[in-house]
Amino acid sequence: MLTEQSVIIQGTKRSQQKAATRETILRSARSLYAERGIAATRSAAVAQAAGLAHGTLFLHFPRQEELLVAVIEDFGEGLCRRLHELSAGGRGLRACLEAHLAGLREVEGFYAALLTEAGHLPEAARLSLLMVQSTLSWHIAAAAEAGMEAGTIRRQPVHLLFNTWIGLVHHYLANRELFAPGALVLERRGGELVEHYLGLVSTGDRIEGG
Amino acid sequence: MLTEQSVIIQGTKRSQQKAATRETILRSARSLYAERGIAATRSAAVAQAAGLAHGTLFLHFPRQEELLVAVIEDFGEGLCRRLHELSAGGRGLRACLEAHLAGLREVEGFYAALLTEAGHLPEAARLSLLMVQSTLSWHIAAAAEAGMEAGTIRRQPVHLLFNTWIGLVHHYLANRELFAPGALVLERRGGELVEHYLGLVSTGDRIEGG
Amino acid sequence: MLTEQSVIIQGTKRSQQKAATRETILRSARSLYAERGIAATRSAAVAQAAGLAHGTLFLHFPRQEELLVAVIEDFGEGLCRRLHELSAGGRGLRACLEAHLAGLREVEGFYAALLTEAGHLPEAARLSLLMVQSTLSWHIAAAAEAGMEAGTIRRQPVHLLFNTWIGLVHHYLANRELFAPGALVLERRGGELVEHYLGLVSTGDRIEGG
Amino acid sequence: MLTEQSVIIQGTKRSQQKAATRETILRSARSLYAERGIAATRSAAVAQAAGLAHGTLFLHFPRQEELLVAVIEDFGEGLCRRLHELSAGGRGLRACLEAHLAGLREVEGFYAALLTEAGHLPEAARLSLLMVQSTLSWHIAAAAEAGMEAGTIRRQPVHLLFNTWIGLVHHYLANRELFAPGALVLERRGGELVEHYLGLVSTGDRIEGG
DNA sequence: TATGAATGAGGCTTCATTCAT
DNA sequence: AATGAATGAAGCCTCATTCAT
Repeated sequence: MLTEQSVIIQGTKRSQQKAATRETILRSARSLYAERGIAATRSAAVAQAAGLAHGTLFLHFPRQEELLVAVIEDFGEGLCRRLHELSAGGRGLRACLEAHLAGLREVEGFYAALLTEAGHLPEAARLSLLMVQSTLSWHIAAAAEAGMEAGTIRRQPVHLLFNTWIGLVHHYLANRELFAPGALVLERRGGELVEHYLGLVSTGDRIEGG
Repeated sequence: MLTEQSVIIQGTKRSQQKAATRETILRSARSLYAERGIAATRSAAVAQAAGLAHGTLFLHFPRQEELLVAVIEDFGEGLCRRLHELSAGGRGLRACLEAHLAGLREVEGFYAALLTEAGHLPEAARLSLLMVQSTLSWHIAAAAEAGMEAGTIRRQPVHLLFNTWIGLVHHYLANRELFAPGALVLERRGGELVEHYLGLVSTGDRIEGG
Repeated sequence: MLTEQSVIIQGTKRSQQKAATRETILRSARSLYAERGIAATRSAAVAQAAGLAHGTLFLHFPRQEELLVAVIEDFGEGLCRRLHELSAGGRGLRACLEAHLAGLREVEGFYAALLTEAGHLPEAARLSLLMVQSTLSWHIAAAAEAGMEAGTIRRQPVHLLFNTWIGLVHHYLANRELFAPGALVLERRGGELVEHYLGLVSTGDRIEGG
Repeated sequence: MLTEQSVIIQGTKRSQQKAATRETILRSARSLYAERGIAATRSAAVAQAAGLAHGTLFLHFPRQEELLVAVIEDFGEGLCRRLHELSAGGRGLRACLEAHLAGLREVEGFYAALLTEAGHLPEAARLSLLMVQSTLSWHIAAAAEAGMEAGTIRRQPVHLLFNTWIGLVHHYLANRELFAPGALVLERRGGELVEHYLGLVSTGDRIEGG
């Protein structure tokens, strides 16, 4: 006979189990997206990678697109939170850029896939990317404006400053096989990118510490 | 009865005809790739756009990939030649950048499609992009080094200088719906990009003319 | 610790509970069958309508067909009983027809679904329909023969008499959206059908009262 | 070398071939619909019955529904034409009824399936049935009114007269396994139905010849 | 060479049924 | 007895490629 408590516990176990399966699916999908590209990833492959029956996928994500959106949102939220955390301490532009690279480093593969395919993906995918970039943009803008006040950053339109950095990073991500064959490009080239970029946007005055 | 000569002539006619059909197919394919994306373009749509039977396509390009490669190579060669032509006159960095944008402007749609999808396309696609970038790189490097000699361009590693520019341009191309909705982004934003970039890489000295 | 008595009580409670659940399922299923058609009704929808977990259904009806058969038999028995009750009082043909329509009126939706889909349903479905029609047939035959004796009904083979009535009623049921859009067709058209049918089978002599 | 004429001939051959395949599909589908019911017929079964690859079906009928509609329209047109032809000669009600049965006899199986499932079929299916019934209705109404003028048919609303006949015939079709096991019910019972129905609607005066 | 009908492997999705809790 | 997550067979449809004409 089930006591109320046991019902609750059992209910909890069930939801936990379901949530765990959902996580497994998300992880498998993200990994396959990173590996083979988003559009080229078959739902059957995701199921197999997750160790589930094909049909089980559709219990959790009735349409393939919903899975993609869930992966992206999951990823976007995580990345934004990470960016906030990482940027929280540092006040300088350098700290921001390094936080950005640190945040991306952990999800390099998937982020690169997203970047590359966003154009042909559902609205939600693009919105999620935009959200990430807005978050980043906010931190960079603040740091850059402070730098301009302080005289360490050359005065210039902030959006161009931002797009130059984003473009540079994305270019390296999109061509990561070229810039760091068989390795993580941000690991290998990140320092170089930060230095170069700071060199470009700084005044000669080396006052800044971040 | 066919004389030897008529065979030759007919053969020639045939080759001409075949070459013409091939061109038609390439043009149609490129246009569709630009419009809908490469992966999303169906062979049947290409045939229809070219005014040919579906099967005829496979007479000229037995595998879909061969068509794609042909389009890309054709495009790459054309663009490189154009970049050479456009860069020939101007010696300064500004001239190089403007030549780059001018060259891209004519093929913006397809180039953007190539950029965004290259990661999941056959080797040839990436090679072709590389070839284009090498060509450009050669011109930019020359101009940049001259500028550094002359003291108008700040001293810095040329490959980073180059990748910064490429990254900036590609970022705008990849997000052209965002930066110039319903319009050609290089037309609308090109000038701004050149000015900003030159501002970044220049010394304060405004000696240069290009 | 369970005493023997408590086991019995609990066992009884359980059976009661089980029977109650079974009733709930039957009611929900019948309602959905009537609403959307039998073949188009999903087992999951029945469970949801009954406020039960999907799996619980299969505890009571291991195969979907068993549920269907149970619904049909339940329905058939109920309808036959009702027809008997309704016919009990009236002795004339008119009373029979009106009792028939009255009996059907209460279950119009499901009866129409059964009619339209019986051909592709298990044997039991057809048998159940037959049973209903036999019941009706018995009453009508009795009334008709009495009418023929009395000279109010034209002499003719009883089975044809009966099938003409059944065919007429079923035709209106099968096309109830056409004959009474958004309403109950027997409510709207029943009177007309009875009058017309009686007109057809009667002699001119208007002696009868029912 | 293809002359213009040969092209035309070849073109003709091709269209003939395509039309022939289409016919094969329609025939196979109609036969399976009649045999197993419309909703229960799988596209793969139709393809197999037609001796074609599964995919070929979708070349001719991109959606399953389009195949169904084509079968129904094909059938409806044929039946209406047949009704017109058959009714053309005879002027009496008897001739009309017999023409109706004759027309149906050839397509009994499919017509019965259509009747039974029309309620859950796409709009087009119901429209097609309506069209057939309208055609029939027109002929019957004309004959019935003439009969009423002539005093051979009892005066009564024509739509009820018509629906009584339709209901009777449909009832026999829907239960053809019951009324004529393993045989064509209209063949076996048609005469009886006509006589009975005429008996019901006629005045006693046996003047009429049709 | 050109045509376009035919092919069939492969993808997504549904849903009755099972099973661990 | 009840739950609901998981299963997997089966259905529909797409599209690159082949082939007879």
